[in-house]
Amino acid sequence: MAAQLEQPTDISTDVALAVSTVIFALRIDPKTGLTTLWIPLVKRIREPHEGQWALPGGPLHCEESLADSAARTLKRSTGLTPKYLEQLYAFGAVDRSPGGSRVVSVVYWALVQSDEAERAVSDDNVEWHVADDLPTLAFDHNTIVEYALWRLRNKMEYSRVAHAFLGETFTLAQLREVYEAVLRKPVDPANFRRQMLASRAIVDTGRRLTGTSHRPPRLYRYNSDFTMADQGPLTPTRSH
Amino acid sequence: MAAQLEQPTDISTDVALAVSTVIFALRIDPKTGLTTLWIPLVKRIREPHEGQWALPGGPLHCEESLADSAARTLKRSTGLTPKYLEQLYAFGAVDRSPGGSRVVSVVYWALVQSDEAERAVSDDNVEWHVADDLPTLAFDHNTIVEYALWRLRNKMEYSRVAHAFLGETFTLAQLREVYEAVLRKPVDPANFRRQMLASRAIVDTGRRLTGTSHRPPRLYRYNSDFTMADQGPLTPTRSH
DNA sequence: CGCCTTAAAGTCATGTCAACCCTTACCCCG
DNA sequence: CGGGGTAAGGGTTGACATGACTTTAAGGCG
Repeated sequence: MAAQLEQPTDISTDVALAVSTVIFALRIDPKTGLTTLWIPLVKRIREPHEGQWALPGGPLHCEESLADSAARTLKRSTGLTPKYLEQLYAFGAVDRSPGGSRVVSVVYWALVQSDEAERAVSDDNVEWHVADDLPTLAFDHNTIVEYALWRLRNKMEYSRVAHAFLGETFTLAQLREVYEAVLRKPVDPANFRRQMLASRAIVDTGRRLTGTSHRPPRLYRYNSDFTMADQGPLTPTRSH
Repeated sequence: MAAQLEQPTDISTDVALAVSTVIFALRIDPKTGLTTLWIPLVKRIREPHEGQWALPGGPLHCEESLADSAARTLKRSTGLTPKYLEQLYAFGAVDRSPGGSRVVSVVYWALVQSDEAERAVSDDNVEWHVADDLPTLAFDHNTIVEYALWRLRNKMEYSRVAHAFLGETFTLAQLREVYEAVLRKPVDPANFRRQMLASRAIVDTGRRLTGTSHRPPRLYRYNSDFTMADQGPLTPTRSH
């Protein structure tokens, strides 16, 4: 027999089976000398895991897509509006939520800009934490964070994820700082410049950042007609 | 307020919201001169999309994990037992299933060996199709296939996915054939050998494949203490 | 035994990339 | 107004990866 694929008739929710979206939001703080990754956590105000910290999350509504749900939930619980949102993974172990209820969580991964982060959290139940040094979280959220960080660090080089952390325009030094925070190691400025320009991911605006106590760096912006897709492992850079 | 994260109380399935798993299974056929990728499709026997071809799939049961559900569903609808199973993506657009029902599908991506494939399909409603040339499928399954193939081809080089297609031991020529089928282009045997051996992903068994009409090739097997994780962009190959 | 086929190993040119040099530009401060 | 500090931004080198090609090994078969 063929599959009874996606037919609501025979899946009449015999037991509670819920779908929720969970958001792993990232922010970079350029203030502290060592740039580090920060993520917002929410304190649970009811069972299960009352009082423990958890990633922002909430139930999926019927009239919204997964991505919409993630954006809405993040906004509601932390006030943040992500600039970048991407699906990470669906977690669906049977026992990941205690108490016999079954929850499948689709985890999204969001990036927010530093300035945005300032005006967001105003609640005692929301707090920023350093991504690499978290307390024990509710549910399987520690596992989720671990996986998210691993993916982030592996994906860095062939995506423009880093750009989402910054504003419309930025200097190469700022962009490089983001890379260094994510990769947790210094990056050579000269080589970094070459790579970024060669990849055509960014474009010179012609303007410069003034007001510094040194030579004013150029301001760049994202290349609008540049998608991650043509950034495969084989970049045919036949530029001449 | 903090998120009402994953609490079954306030998500009491107001409207039908179901979770299903969908499997994109792949097989390589070494018979035909040009090795090609084949995937099993299932003909739908009821609405919606009755009579159309679709990827194998079915509702998630409450007492099974997502991966278990995918494996079980594939087995039930096609008879196949995958050697490799990995989550691909969760599809959750509001209108992806017609008729007002809301279905979130977690798509898994499975690889099966050629010999296994033989004894599987025995049903008129199950058929193997060439992955790059499919009919119009039910739901958004064409989109799913497109995405799956894109991911497969991009992931090839830094994962051992290809190995799953083959048996316990294999020759380099066999392994290369798999790569060529996936990448759709010829691969230089000599360079391929060098890469594979340098990556330490495979190990020489010491034995050779006899019975050929030419020089007997060495038999290799997977390197058990080799995970994709240490294959990151920074491979510290300080071997001396 | 010679011929065919394919495996397996070696050679060489080219490209890529990190590490490190350097010069240049600009602001600040005296 | 001129010197010093700082970072931009470009150049060079050497290690290493990669691609194209050549050479040798090993077996089957007529």
